[in-house]
Amino acid sequence: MSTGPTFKRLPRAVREQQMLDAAVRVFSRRGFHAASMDEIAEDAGISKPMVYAYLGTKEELFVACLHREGTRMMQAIAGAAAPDLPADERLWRGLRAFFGFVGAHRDGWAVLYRQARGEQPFAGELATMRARLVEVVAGMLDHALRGEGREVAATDLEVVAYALVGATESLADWLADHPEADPEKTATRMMNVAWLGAGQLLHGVTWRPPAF
Amino acid sequence: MSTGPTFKRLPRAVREQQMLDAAVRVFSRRGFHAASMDEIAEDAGISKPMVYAYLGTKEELFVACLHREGTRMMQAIAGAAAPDLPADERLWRGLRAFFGFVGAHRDGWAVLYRQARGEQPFAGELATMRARLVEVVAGMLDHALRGEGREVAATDLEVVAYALVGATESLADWLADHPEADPEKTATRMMNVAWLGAGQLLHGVTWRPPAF
DNA sequence: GCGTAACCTTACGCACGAGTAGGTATGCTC
DNA sequence: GAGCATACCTACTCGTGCGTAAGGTTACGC
Repeated sequence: MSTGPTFKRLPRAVREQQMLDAAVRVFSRRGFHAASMDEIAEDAGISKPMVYAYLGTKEELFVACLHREGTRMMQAIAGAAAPDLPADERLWRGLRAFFGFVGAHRDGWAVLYRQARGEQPFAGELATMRARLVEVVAGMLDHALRGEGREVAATDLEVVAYALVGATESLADWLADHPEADPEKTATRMMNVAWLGAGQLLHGVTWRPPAF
Repeated sequence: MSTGPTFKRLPRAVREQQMLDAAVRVFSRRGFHAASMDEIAEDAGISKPMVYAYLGTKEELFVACLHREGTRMMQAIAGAAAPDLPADERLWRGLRAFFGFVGAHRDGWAVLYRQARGEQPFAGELATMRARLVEVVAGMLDHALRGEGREVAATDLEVVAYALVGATESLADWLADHPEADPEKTATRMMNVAWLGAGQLLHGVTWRPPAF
């Protein structure tokens, strides 16, 4: 056979990656429940029992996708936002890396966040990742605040960080739905909202509800 | 039968509300797929065919829940944020109404947002509601900007509004997960982030990426 | 008191898709 | 080139849960 049409035997590690690629594609376009293992297998160019043999049940497969995509994303962010930079520089680089990642892996983002958020077994998994991110952002805020000689209750920091992360995720959704949009520009916009808002808080400016 | 224990025949309108109540409860604690029509029927104290007769298929039932809860929420917000108030007052009242609503209907919120976001058939429905909200927020920003004699591209406004709405939803999630948290205080925190950040933008202060 | 229309039930059909049993081919080692 | 492990397949089982057919029962008009 002259050009051996590639659908020969492959080592396990390679097939596993192909399967994960297919799974991410299918999960993101169908949703967890509507996706069938048959379709994933077909998309990966393999038969169903192989998927079970390598990646386990449907839930385990989904978690595997979640982990791979999540780890890639975290690495992209961590690699960009070195901890010894000043706060605004760090935030900016982190945001840019994040939106760059989402822009480049729109379907990965879809499977990672939109699906996992609602489904009971995965919501916890996701919450853990988000919590790590919130922790980092809160740490940055705290660091910057102490640099200004100010101090704020941990809960307040956490909630503000939570809002910032939420806004960022929301813009990521927006980005995923607008293929023509520019990740870099989106990051700049987010930076504006985050840094100016947070910056005011850092300088002790706060808004208070009107007395009555 | 001395005290006829209430589980007699009831007019359609009443039963429909009972069913919707039950559906919201079950959907929110199980998720859309894991929820079974049998369980919803049982929870409503009725048999399954009645649910089908009144509210239609499972998807239609879910959409009905979505609509009822969504409408209630929109009315709560619209009723609080009168359009003739100044922008910050309006934003504050809207936020307070929103977080108050979420605090009072934590399971309704769960069914409304967390579930619908991921599931393909409902994501569109939800996106429509969110779009309306974004439109309103963007309108407020635009109004305030023009009051300052400034003008900003529609896309920029939309994206900022999107971020604000995302941050708010995120805090609502946080609130739903923290039963001891105070809606009013959460609203204040959100107002801080939103108003101070947006306020800066209104005054023409922007952040720019470092040149290199 | 009797029809009729709405309310409500039990009991089932049926499709779909997760997961598996058991068998075949291929390459690698000695 | 015998043996063995690993890659890979076709073809099934079987539970689950949506949606329904066909039949009871209560209220209300006349």
